[in-house]
Amino acid sequence: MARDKEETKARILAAVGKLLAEAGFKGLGVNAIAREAGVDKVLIYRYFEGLPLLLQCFAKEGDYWPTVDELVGDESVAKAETLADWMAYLLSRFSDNLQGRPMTQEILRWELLEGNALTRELADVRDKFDLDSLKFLEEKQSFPPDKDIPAISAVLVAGVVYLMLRTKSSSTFMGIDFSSPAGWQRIQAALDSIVQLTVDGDN
Amino acid sequence: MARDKEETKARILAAVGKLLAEAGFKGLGVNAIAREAGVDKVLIYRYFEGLPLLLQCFAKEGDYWPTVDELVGDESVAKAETLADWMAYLLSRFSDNLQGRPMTQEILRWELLEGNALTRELADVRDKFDLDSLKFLEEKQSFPPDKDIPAISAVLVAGVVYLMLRTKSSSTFMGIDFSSPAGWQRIQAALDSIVQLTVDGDN
DNA sequence: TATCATGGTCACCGAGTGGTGACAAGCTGG
DNA sequence: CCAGCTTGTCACCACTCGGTGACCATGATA
Repeated sequence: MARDKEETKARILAAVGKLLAEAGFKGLGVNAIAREAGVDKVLIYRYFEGLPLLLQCFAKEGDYWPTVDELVGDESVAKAETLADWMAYLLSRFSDNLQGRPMTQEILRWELLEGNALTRELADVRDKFDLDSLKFLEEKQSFPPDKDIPAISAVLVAGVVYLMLRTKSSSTFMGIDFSSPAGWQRIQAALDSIVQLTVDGDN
Repeated sequence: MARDKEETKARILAAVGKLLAEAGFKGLGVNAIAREAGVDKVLIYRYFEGLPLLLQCFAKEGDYWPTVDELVGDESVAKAETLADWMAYLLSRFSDNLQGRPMTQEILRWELLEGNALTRELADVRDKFDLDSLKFLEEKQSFPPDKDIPAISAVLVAGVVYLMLRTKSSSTFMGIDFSSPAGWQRIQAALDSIVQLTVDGDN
């Protein structure tokens, strides 16, 4: 072949990404990766010392999570004032962002059913993002002491993630049809009203 | 062996259940099932015509979802009055019920990443349960026209399910520790307040 | 030109998978 | 008693998996 170690390593890493995005983490093995990369699998062992370290290397390379800043974008555009406004805004942006990251979705699926060393590492990154988001919110407006904002956020984020993962394979949930944008708009509206009524209320 | 066809079939089905509950659907193959059942795998083909039909048969046999009635239990005990009360009550019972059904959790995981024929069939049953729950609620009190109760329910149920599945492997989410009951209590409280403020409010 | 590390190819191993054909053990009816 | 059916056992197939050792090809260096 090209006799270029770095390029070969890059091709292997790229193959991991492609397979992960297209076929999911199932069947993500040495053979499949080598086949996809057009490379002999022995090179995987030579350059990465096996699959676990290859995946770890892959995990460190890509950015599978947005930063909070990236999510918020231009703050002046957000025109959010209250804490509820900011939460709704963040949730909405988070949802949109996740929708455009098939690989991240795949990783989320992965985390859900494998206590892998890789997934644990990725989960740490994700956890930091979650906490950053909460910190960002609290800086905007300190949390009301009578409400458990982290718990509320956890439920809503979890809901968004589950719906996202689920509706990829089966398009209906609780009688809502997610094959058309209308379904997601209903969810979006529900999230908005939940956040507004739950976070902004004064009881 | 015992030379009893029905008993053998029962043992095979039982093995499926045991493997599914203990090891998950990964590695749920003909060989593993036969090994677990202490039966030659050829009998699986003879009696069930292969793995897909075996799983389908398994799916039809067990009750992996509670009925709404089962979930509600003795209605007089519930002392729920408003629609919000009923929703919170159902959510709470749903959460508890799901926690005690490892096999159902496994099926939920399965649905999440395999467009299997089996999972699709199971998903139908689940969908019917969801709709039944909504119908039950609507009979208690018709939905306020200005709120999308199904969408709100979808988000909350999805959140519960995701947290349930996720915290089996990694015990922390959004800074909340789910290894102790305290974490779940926070979620429970968050659900209650969300439902009360979102559903019962009058705007 | 001869040496030698580097990058790449190929053949192979053991184990495990889904799937099948041939055959033995046991019961039932004639 | 024997024929025939059912139930169960065993050996085998082709295939894929992760993993390894031996070898070839190239290019730089002495």
